[in-house]
This record gives sequence, C-alpha cells and structure tokens, in this order.
Amino acid sequence: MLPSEDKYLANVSFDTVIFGFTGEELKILVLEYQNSGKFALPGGYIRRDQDLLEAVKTGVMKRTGLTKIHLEQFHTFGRLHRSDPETTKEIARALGIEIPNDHWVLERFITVGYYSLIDYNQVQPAPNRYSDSINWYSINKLPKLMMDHQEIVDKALEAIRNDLGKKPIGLNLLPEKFTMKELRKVYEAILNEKLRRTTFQRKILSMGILKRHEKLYTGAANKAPYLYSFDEEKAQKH
Amino acid sequence: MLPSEDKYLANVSFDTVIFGFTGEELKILVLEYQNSGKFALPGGYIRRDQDLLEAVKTGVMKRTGLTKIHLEQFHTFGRLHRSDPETTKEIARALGIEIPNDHWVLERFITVGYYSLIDYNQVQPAPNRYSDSINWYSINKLPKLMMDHQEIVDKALEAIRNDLGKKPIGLNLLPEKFTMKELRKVYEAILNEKLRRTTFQRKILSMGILKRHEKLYTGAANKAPYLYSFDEEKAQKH
DNA sequence: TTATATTGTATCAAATTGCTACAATAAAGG
DNA sequence: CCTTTATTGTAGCAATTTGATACAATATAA
Repeated sequence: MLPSEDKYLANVSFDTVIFGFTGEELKILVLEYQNSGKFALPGGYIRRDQDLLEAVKTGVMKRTGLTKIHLEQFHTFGRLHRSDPETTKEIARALGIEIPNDHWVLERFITVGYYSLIDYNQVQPAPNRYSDSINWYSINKLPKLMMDHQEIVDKALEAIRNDLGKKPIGLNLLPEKFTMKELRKVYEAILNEKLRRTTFQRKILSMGILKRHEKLYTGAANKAPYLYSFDEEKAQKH
Repeated sequence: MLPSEDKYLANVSFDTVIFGFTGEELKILVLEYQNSGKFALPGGYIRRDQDLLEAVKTGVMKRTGLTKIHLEQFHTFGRLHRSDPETTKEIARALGIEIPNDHWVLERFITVGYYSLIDYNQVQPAPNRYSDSINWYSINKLPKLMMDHQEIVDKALEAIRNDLGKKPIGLNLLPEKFTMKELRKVYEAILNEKLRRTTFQRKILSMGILKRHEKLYTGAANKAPYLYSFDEEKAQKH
C-alpha cells in the first residue's frame, strides 16, 4: 500500500540521525531495505494534520520504542537532485510494489534533518514495514548510504560537536545515573579526541548542573566512582 | 497572475532575514503588502528545476540588487498552523486577486529560514510585484509581522550571535575596507552589548585574518585609524 | 597487610582575558 | 607653530581560566 497524497505533505520529508553510545563508540541506527540491500537513515513524510516536530518524534518513537526523546533540528537539505526517483522505484520493486510514474513519492523532496540522542541500552530497534532490518553501525564504519544520507550524517556530527560546547546534551546518551568517566567517554567519542581527565571533571562540575549520588561499586580493585545525574533545578538557575 | 503549480514545489517555501548595518544599528528588510498593510519577510517558493540555495540567492538578489550574497541557513519552521490561508487570501484580495479555494498557495507551508548579511550602503531595496514597499527597520523597532515571521527573526538573531563566535561573519555587513571601530560596532549591535575596545582589537588581530591598509583621514581632530580588509589567504591557513 | 588500579582534588605553571595607562597622532584654535 | 582635544594603537600587569603534575583516598585481590 503506497502512502496517500491526501494524507501527507508533498515535496517535504524528514530524516533522523539517531545516536547511541555503547560505552566506547558512537553509533547510529541505519535501515536496510528488503532485497535491494539499500541502506538509509530512518525518515518519513509529514502528515498534513501534524507538526513537523511531532512527525519526527513519532518516527523516532516507532524505530526505538522510546517515548522521551531528545531531538535537535540541524539542517535542511534542498539540492535539486538530492532525492532520486530511481532509487525509490528500485526499493519498491524489490518489495514487489510498482509505483506509478506520476506518483507523488517519486517527486523531488526537500528533507529536514534532525539528530536524536538516546540511551543505547534501552532501545529495541524496530524495522519499518519496508525494511529488512534496523541496526546500529559505528559512525566510523557505516555502510554506503543511499542518496545524500552520508552527507546528512556528516552535517549531524558537525552540529552535535557544535552544540556540545554550549549545552550539556551529551547526557542524553547515558542512563539517568552515570559516572564521570562515562560522561567523559561520551564527549571523547563525539569530539573524536582525548580529553584531560582532571580538566574535564573540574569543568563539568563547575557548570553546576550535576547532582552527586551514591558510589558505584563495580567489583574492580580500585576506588569506586560517584554516580551523577542531571540536576534540572540547578540547570534552571544558570 | 498566480504562480503555477507546475513550476514550484508544493508545501515548501523560504524566508530570509536580510541584515544591514547603518553604522549604529542593525536593521532588516521588511516588505509591506499593498493596501492590506501587512508586513512580511522577503521570501518565496522554490522552482522545481532549482536548488533550494539558488532559489534563496535569486530571491535576495532581486530584493537587494546585489550579486555576491552571504547566506546562512538557520532553521526550518514546520508548526502545523504556522502558515495561514486567510492571511494569504487577504493580501491577494487587497491586490484585486481572488485565489480559488483549492489553489496550492493556500495549502500548508513549511518554510526554510536563511539569514543574509549585506553592505547596507550598496543596497537599492526593490519591492516585488505584490508589495508596496520594502524598507529597513531597526531590529528593535519592527512593525508587527504577519504569521510567525517575528519568531523567524528571533531565531535568526540567535543563530547569527552563535555563528559570530566561530566565524568572522560580521565582516559581511561592512564595505570591503573598514576600521576596527566599525567592526567592533557591528559586533556590539549583533550581540547587543558593549565590548572592550582594547580586548576586542587584540582578539580580532590575533585571529590573523585581517590585512592592514592605509590610514583613513576623516578630517576629525584625532589620530587616524587604519583600514582593514578580510585576508582570504591568511584565513585559509587557519 | 600489602599491592594495584583508579578516583577526586590540590597545586602550580602557562595561557587567556580584563583593565589601566600611555605614547602617537590629526586637526582645530590660538 | 605650539598647545589642546579626541581618538587610536599597544604595552603592562592583575585576574581568571586552562594545562599538567602530584598525591592522598579508596575498593578489591593476593
């Protein structure tokens, strides 16, 4: 069943770069379409009765199973030949669907890019009805993505690196309570560079947005680190 | 004559916040539609055979007469009721045009926001065929703008403040050669705060992106300041 | 108890920024 | 032509922030 023209806006779509952190690496969710072997970012169309942001939120919820989702819009891609009707047709054909040549999904699309930060361990990735699978791929070892999706990923990374300096968005990639080392590892993975342990700790603590909790006893033969969480009250004041 | 559906993408538009600097104040270009007295940002639709960026560039060229234009995309606005068919109808009616109820320009639009920085003194603002006038308005004394255009201006300001810290975009608001004081005034107008004269000079010069030229003798009874220009070669190295 | 790995902070050096001072003008006015 | 005035360019030092090292405080194993 092809999506109906009455239900969705024409010529506009969204794509999302959904980031997760394994403890070591930064990964994103990539869809693989059945039989055609094409890799793509999760995305979709915008219903005519829905906010753009709502549409994106709903899309990410469906793919991740999460309800509370951190989203940031970072860029809109509007190059003339960025979307490609041939690719769309191929994917459909591999699914046994024939798209009429004048169908709206074959028109040119301008796509709005969002990135999302989620807790890797809470996610049950769910493929959509057109795709074989949805899987985590390391940011450094992505398969060849269709159309301009690699460019979208690159821009998302640029945006998140930029935002990291201003808001403590890195927190969204960790569970509610985390150690200072985990938080630092997140920053290192995003910025792709080592950070000084002591300077990092001092800087983050001096922002006054973290609440300190009990210690975490891992069983390792060394001093146990404290657990921290994001303190909304303290953050408000600033 | 109403724009043809064959020629333009449906449901997507662009709007531009065109900044100029008078020497004291930051201003933007605002259109006023004939008879209806509605104020709006310059914007337009995207031709089906044109890059989004090209469409925006062409639009700004038409309004300003300039050919070399600095453009930055900053946000895309997609709220469900952000565009309003009643407003569009009113504007058309005041022009003596009746828009059929099923016409595509009355549909919902998602709009991509760009800001542009131009040399105030080189501009000959030109109204489009639907508008009475196009005028400079101080950023602090804008008329009531239609639909969500005030929100678009606010976001543009936020974006330019943010970008200013990274790239020396402020230069685009001045003629090719400028004094240090002029550049500082631009920064002050954008950030809406006073900056220390000596610290500003040291910081900008230490970036190593300016070329120093001859002095500017204004006739004032004091030491003449040097003129500077942006040095692309030096900037490349960095 | 001792050894080991890691954490939390203190400490001091190095770099950056804030602030003040002052010499160097460009023109006006005696 | 000498003084006055307003502004510019930069030096110099204090205050703050960041970089780098050191070290005491553990949690567990041996």
